[in-house]
Amino acid sequence: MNYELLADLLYPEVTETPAELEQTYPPRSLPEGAKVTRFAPSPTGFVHFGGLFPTTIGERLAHQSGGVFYLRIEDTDAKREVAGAAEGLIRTLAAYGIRFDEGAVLGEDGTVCDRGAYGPYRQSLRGPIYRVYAKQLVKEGKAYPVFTTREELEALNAADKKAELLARDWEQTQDSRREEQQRQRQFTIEDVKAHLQAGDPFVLRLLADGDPERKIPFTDLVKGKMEIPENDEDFVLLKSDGIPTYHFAHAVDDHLMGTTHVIRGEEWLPSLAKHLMLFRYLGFRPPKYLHIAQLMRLDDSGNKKKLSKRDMGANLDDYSRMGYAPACVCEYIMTLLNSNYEEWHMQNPDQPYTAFPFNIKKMSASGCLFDFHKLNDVSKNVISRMSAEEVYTQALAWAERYDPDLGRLLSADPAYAKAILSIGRGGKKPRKDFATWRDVKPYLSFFYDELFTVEDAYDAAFPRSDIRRALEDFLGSYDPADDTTVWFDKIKAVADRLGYASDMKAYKANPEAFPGSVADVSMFLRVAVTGRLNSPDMYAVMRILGPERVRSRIRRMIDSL
RNA sequence: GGCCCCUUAGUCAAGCGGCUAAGACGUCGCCCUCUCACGGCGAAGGCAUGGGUUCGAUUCCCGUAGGGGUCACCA
Repeated sequence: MNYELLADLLYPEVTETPAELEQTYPPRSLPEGAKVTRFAPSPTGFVHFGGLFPTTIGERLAHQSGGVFYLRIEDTDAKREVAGAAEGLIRTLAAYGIRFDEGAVLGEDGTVCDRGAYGPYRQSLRGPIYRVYAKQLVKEGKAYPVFTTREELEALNAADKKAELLARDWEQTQDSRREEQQRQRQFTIEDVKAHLQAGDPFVLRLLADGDPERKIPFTDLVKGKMEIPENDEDFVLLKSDGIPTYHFAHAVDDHLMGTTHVIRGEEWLPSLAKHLMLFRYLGFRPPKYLHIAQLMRLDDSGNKKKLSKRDMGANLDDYSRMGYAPACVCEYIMTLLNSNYEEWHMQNPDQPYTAFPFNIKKMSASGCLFDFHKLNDVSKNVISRMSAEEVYTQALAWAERYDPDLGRLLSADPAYAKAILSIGRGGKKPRKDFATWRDVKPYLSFFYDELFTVEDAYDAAFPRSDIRRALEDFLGSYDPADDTTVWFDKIKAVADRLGYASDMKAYKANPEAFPGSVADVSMFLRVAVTGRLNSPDMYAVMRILGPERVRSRIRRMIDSL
């Protein structure tokens, strides 16, 4: 077989050689040990929550080492591509504070364009580049064309599907596949010419020289040492539309773009032998790999399952909708990625997570289950450390998008809203009321007359007359100018006059001796003023509500009793 | 079904041949306290299993089981 001739027949338009092409993409000049990583999503929808793992790892590794982190769009499957997905992807990532040094970016007109010297960063734009290497492989007898009609192909796939259902036929299917492969390898230049003449489409397949009986030793940076069987499958390099498969694009792009570390899900492990083979055929030095375990969820029967697209919580945008601040989600991810992160963070509470020395060695080889409890806890901690100003800004931004009514209330009187959000904030033991911005509304609704309702009822054990007397008594002595001590002394006095215990210690020592305590008197007030049995500190609440609201709410309660 | 990966409490996990097997979340109890929240203290709960190797295995090796992934002109 004259491979030179075959190559020219298949790709007459390709005149450039790989060597010439390489000159266009010189090695990056980076400091010693700098890592080059990328996030390479396919624009088929939203950003998957699980996608945040490799993204965060890649970003950390690159930026911690003085390297480069870039975004590459893997739009090689026109059938699955969703219009506008790439743009959405970039926006979501930006909202999560993921900073790319180069790659696909959003232009001023809102469409995707490239920034950086190693592009194009969209695979659909790299056709000529892939063809240069494809032609080279053909020249070297390492790849060959297969002319197959669409119908033949579908028949083949149908057989596969059946074999999957009836696993016992699998071996047979494999045998016929190998026979088919052998048959396809047999062709003449004349065959090719005839097909080309007829305008038949073809795919380019790699001529695999592997033997699955032999194992390749391989070291993954997360999984450690392993052995993988060699590849013997003549897998497709270029599809009949001339666009590369993931495998081929991965090898060419990551080589040309100088990727040093490839971080991807462990679902790629089975095809690793293909990639290693490709790098060898092309004379490329393979990158280092980190195959990370999938994020799991629990299915109905209690088994772990891969968190898939349809599952609740799979779409990163869902978290914004649920009111989770990106910073909280990022912190949660960090706790999962590096188990010593929390410890570090407790010692460095004021440092951003980017100051944490992220370490590959601390990563777990096994997959973890998503846990909302933990996310909420991390989230409460993050928000409790924010200033009232920051909480206000973020809560307002969320409300304006997802709860316009709340948004209007918050923006109507910023000072009032911030005063509410300041209760119990700051200091060593801040309140932790919010895990999400959605929690804000129920927390502060009673501060707004528009939202105020009496939600909780008094315990029937207390005579209405006692409650009435206590409320009236309080109104009689209430002075908004009182400081917290005087204010509380007055409540104690109300309790005394009612025959309730004003000293909690005495009351607890002998609860039978009193009809109630100052705690109950406070509760009478609390329900009247906030409409609830529970609320933040009543003194602070009354200060913020102001004497007008306080008095009118108490009077209204008295009238209703 | 073949191949590959994984396996310490409900969850996330330290551990890397000798420990009463850390810690965090969750759960429960107590304390603090005008309620809630915060905070403090405490409790329950774990090395999947069978063989080796070794004076000694959670830790090393082999098998078994369980879980996950993959087997496209999808990524």
